[in-house]
Amino acid sequence: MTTAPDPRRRNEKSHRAIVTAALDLCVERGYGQVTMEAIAAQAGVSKKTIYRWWPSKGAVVLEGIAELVGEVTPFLDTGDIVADLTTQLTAVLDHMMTGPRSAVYAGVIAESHHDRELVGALSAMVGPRIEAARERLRRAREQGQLAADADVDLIIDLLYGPLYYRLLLHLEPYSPERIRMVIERTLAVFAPPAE
Amino acid sequence: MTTAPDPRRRNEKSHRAIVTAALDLCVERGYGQVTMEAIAAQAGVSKKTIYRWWPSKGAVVLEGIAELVGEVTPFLDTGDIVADLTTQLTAVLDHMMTGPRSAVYAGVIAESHHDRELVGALSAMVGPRIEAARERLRRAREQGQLAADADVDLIIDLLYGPLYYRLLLHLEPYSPERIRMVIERTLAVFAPPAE
DNA sequence: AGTTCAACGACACGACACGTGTCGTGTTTT
DNA sequence: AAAACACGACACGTGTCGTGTCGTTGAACT
Repeated sequence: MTTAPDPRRRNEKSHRAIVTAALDLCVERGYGQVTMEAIAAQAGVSKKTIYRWWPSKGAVVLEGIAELVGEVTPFLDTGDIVADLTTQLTAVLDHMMTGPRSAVYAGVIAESHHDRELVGALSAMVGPRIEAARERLRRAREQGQLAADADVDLIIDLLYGPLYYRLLLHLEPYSPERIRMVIERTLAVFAPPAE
Repeated sequence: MTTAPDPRRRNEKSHRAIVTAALDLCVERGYGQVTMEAIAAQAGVSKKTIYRWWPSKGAVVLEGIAELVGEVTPFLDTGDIVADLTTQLTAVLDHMMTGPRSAVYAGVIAESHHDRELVGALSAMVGPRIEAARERLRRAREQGQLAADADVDLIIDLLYGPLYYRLLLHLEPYSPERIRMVIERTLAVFAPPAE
């Protein structure tokens, strides 16, 4: 039962340095090779300081990820569900599944299967985004852009599933054209009946 | 450059004990908490013996997984593509994504993002199965059960993507009814044009 | 402006798992 | 019968873990 530290007295400079160092090291040598010692060294910080504020390595990296995720475009509502999904999924693809950062994101998801605490943190991050997608799709359904009986959760699985599947099984990520095709094809199944 | 050991002289009893112990420990405490020391202890075997035959912890567990995977029904061809896909995907779901074993499989996929060797081993396991699915779908297309321009690879992504997505992101796995719905809906997109 | 007090960096510690090496024993091949 | 080799037991050095101690520093209250 270590008493909780006082957030007001937290050194923001160290805070930033730690998160940045963690992310940089992940990109540089891969998540699995990153150690707390290395993060502390690179950030010019004592290990003790890291453990004071985060429970595990995964938690540190997750905070970095959360910032990256924050850059992802929030769900738009231009009235055109296909266009909005394309915008969103393309952004997700660009920010999380392409380039060196993809390894970082994949690494955290991976680590969550070893680290019980990370499961919660990850869910807290992913959950609201799924909810946002659900929301947006429901609205589209109400506006008649999808069939009245369209299964919103199923649509989400069909759209996001392949993205994560390819990321986590080391398959080539989708190109922007391909992601458009997935959206187009998937939504076609749930299109409203032609009159 | 350690010289390769002679497989003919391998102690099959130890071999079995090691793989079994590795799998049991994975189920019991989760992949991340399993150590080579623990496997050796539980199997009643020297660490040296494990390292003689496997390069890493992941490789040991992977052999166990490969056995479990071997139990999965190979792709049938009854002439009905929907029925065959249902059989196959349900088997995959049952064997790999449900019950305590799911954590083992997820753990190995996870670890592959930390362990370069595991990527190859995993690909060697998954690759042929993807190829089999591709093969089967191509045949269905030739037989007119799918549209002539159906994108076989895309179909595979749409079918397997959601399964892995839910497994790896800690979401509830599909029920058999739900997996049937995925198949039905996905194939509907690529149905041959009505005449 | 002065006092207080917790966060900080530096450093040391024991515990544990890693991968390797050595050695004597027992079994299998030749 | 002899040689070759896998085996279990055990020890080693290394690296990382998470924690503990201690003196210093700097922000928050009086």
